[in-house]
Amino acid sequence: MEKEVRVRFAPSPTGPFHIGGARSALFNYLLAKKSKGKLILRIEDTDLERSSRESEENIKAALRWLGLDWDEGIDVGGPHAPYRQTERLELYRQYAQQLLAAGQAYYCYCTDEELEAERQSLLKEGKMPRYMGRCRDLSPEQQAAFESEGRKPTIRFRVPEHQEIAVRDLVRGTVVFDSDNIGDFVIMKSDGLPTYNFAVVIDDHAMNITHVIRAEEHLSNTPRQCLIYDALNFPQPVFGHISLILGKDHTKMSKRHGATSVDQYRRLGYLPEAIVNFLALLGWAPPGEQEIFSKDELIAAFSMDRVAKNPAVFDLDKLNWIDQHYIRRLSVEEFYELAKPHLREKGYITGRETGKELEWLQRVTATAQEHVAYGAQIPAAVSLYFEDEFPLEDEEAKAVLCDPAVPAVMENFLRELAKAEPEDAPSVKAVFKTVQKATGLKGKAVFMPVRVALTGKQHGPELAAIIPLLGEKRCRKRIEASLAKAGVKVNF
RNA sequence: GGCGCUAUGGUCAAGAGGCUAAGACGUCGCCCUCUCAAGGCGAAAUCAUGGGUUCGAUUCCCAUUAGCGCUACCA
Repeated sequence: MEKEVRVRFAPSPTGPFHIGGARSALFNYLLAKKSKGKLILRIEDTDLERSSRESEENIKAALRWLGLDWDEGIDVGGPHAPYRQTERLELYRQYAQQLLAAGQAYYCYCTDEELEAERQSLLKEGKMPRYMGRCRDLSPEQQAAFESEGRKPTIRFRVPEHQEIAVRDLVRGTVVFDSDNIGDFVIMKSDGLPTYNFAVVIDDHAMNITHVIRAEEHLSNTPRQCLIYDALNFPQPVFGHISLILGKDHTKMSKRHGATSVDQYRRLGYLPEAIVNFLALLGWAPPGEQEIFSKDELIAAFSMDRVAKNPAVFDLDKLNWIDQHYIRRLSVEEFYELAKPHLREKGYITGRETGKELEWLQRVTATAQEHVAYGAQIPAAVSLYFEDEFPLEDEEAKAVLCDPAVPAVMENFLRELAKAEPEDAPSVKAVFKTVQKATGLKGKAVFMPVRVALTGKQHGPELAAIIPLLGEKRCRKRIEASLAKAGVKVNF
């Protein structure tokens, strides 16, 4: 029987959930689903200083929002619980003791100052700063002496000399390291908590992880982990180190590149399907030319051997394009739900509208659906329906209203408008036809003044769409006000 | 500094010894159109450099360069 594929996503809850983390989670998710395996969510919270429950909640909320659910782990439980590293300390201690007993690890009593001094002197000699093994062969008497000074030891792993360490990597092939470049590293901190490199091995083994798919920044740490697998006689999983996501300036994505956390994109009104689609295409290429993928299509098409080795720059333009695509697929109601928080923030709505009012709001927002890339752009796209007071955009706009034909256009337009009270685009067009006939003017000479008078701007959505939504009354008021602003006198 | 990873248009990228070097985003142009978008059509734009290997290299090897990562009692 084929061994079940078991992958994990193991974030540290130390801040906002980064878009890069989301991609790691996504690739793990896709691999799990593709191979009908399991995805485990484990929380690596051994850094007490930086970890927080709030951040853990953030991660879970973001994963759920993206639709990346997990089979075992935090919240959902499973046969290998608990899934939070700070709740598994006994396990790490046992294995640390085992290594200690076997002489594969030892207590180190060096202080920060001593280590720093060693580092500096090595640096001065032009050598690589690494732990030189000062406490490697301490006698029991020496240990006792340090203990009586009140020093709290760490436990270091005894790195074997002259050993070649080969990491089997699904995306990079086999990468070889030399153990001589690795100093004896800490596996248990003086506060009794394990370090990342230690805990990750213990847990991945305990949880029967078969594939470790994670960001490339961990590749250089992997030989350390391999050493621990070997020392403990654990079989090694297959690794897959996916490249980093870079900002526009080709450095690692950070705050100054704009939004970097999943939550920021959620708040900006991006759709989770779009983020997933975009992230999948960042560092993975489908065999064909398809760009838009539903989650099921991604699962069907995904494979690790089409994961790119090179880092990818986060392209906001493309995300916007993809998001726009998904936005267009929304129903009127769904799109209105997306718009709601943004409209409320602008003070355009209370969010509690019902009946006719709600219907009108839905029609208004629907006009923006083809034109926005994400939710936060909606208010600007519909502001003209909410703001009756507006300035004339510029001198050019004003000039449009000062054309000698304008009074006649407006008189005719308002008369026909009152007569027809158009409810839809065709009837508005009929109104314009009549006005054109009556004034003997071409389309543009009629449309432009009306547009400027109605919105203050020379650009905007189709007038045939705007006018029925504004209604005859508001149209009249706006036209009168705009003409006054331009200093044009008309007697209606 | 050491070790490691990476290198095709502005960006995501296909390619896996011989191709007019796909496709997408973006950009530009044209069409549509009251305008702006959207949409349709089209265009410009790429194999980092230097050595090998080979009849032939974007593709394989080696150097250089550049970017990134690791080198923590962070993950």
